[in-house]
Amino acid sequence: MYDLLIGNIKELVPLTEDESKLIQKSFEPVHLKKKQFLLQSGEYSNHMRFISQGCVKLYNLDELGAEHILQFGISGWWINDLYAYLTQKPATFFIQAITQSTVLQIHRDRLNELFDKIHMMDRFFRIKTQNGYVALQERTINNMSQSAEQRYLEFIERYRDIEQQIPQYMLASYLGVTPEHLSSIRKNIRDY
Amino acid sequence: MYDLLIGNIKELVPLTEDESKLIQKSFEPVHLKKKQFLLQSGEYSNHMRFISQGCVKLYNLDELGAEHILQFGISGWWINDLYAYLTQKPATFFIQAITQSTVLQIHRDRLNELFDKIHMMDRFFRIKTQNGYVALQERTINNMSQSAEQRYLEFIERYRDIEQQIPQYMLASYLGVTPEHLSSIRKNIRDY
DNA sequence: CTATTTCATTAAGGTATCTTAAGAACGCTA
DNA sequence: TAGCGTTCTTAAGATACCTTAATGAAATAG
Repeated sequence: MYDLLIGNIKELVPLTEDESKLIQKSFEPVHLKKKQFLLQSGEYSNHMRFISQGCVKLYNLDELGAEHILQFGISGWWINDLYAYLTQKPATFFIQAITQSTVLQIHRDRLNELFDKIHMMDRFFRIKTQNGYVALQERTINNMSQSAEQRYLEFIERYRDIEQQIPQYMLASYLGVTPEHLSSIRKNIRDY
Repeated sequence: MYDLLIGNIKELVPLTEDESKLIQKSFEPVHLKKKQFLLQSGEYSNHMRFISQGCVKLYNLDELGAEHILQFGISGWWINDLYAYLTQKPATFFIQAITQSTVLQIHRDRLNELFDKIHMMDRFFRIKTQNGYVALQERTINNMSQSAEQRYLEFIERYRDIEQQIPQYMLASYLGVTPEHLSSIRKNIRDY
């Protein structure tokens, strides 16, 4: 269970055997049933979270109560309400399991200890966040310059593994369209 | 000129006098006239860039040649085609001065040297990128859940200093609407 | 195995935003 | 100060996407 985590870190930075063990000891596993919450709006997000197994969603609710999915997370991804984590303010997002999932999480205090003890942990999260930033930038550009149909086609090509774990209306929410509209987009594609 | 840069870093992490000097020596100033390019699509982005004075825009062109502004940068902000910088692939974005500007830039090789010499530089860019990520996430959510009018109102409230340095059609591009539509939004607001 | 909930589809009418085109205001520069 | 490029506005018609509502299919619970 921890191999995926340590492997994920070692992909980007070198770690000694001792460091790996120290990191491993700092994370605790959390098991989630389908639809169970890892974080709810209003709660404090005191952990960084790595998805070991399963599929979760990060979303918020607007004034009208409509759900907007900001991110999906599957095995090997990090997920959090980063703003709430960093500022220690109440979360504005929900993190909920879409399928039964296992998450490895580390408390902020433990992680900050790691940052001080292991220079490479600062670097790992720097690089990881940079990569996340770049991906989000690309999504922003795509949202600005592409039609819903183009965004849909790009998503299913790029994230086929995610598409297969989630219902279609959640994908619609992520893409920023109504389920009805996504359905009609798919119909158009079928009809060439 | 360098005070703003060093101050910007020291806001987030501590630096010794020696470290500050080393950092300062690693950056070089670039002066830009209005409309001059700091980076063009197809070029390599080998520098991290800090805006010391003025106002610049980061944008790309879609297949139809339409311009989409991803980010503005003013005095005290960092700006880059981060994907191109990190992957060392040709840039897909342009960075262009909106007003006469001064930029302090550091070559990737120098910056990587700093990362190895100064642990706090890794931390600084980790935190900086985390903050940028959070801001971009919020923008993404806003784009998904708010009308163009709401996004406009939020922008001018939050970034009054930027709004005053840029023409309205660039703000329209940033907000993801046509200049005509932004104009009509402003008219509606005027008429209450 | 049936009942119930969840999810996907279809269609009609409505709204936000775009496209195109034209003209007006502004600010440089000759 | 005249002229020219840049920016902003207005308006009409087009389009993408939404809302609502109803139906059917699939998954899940009892």
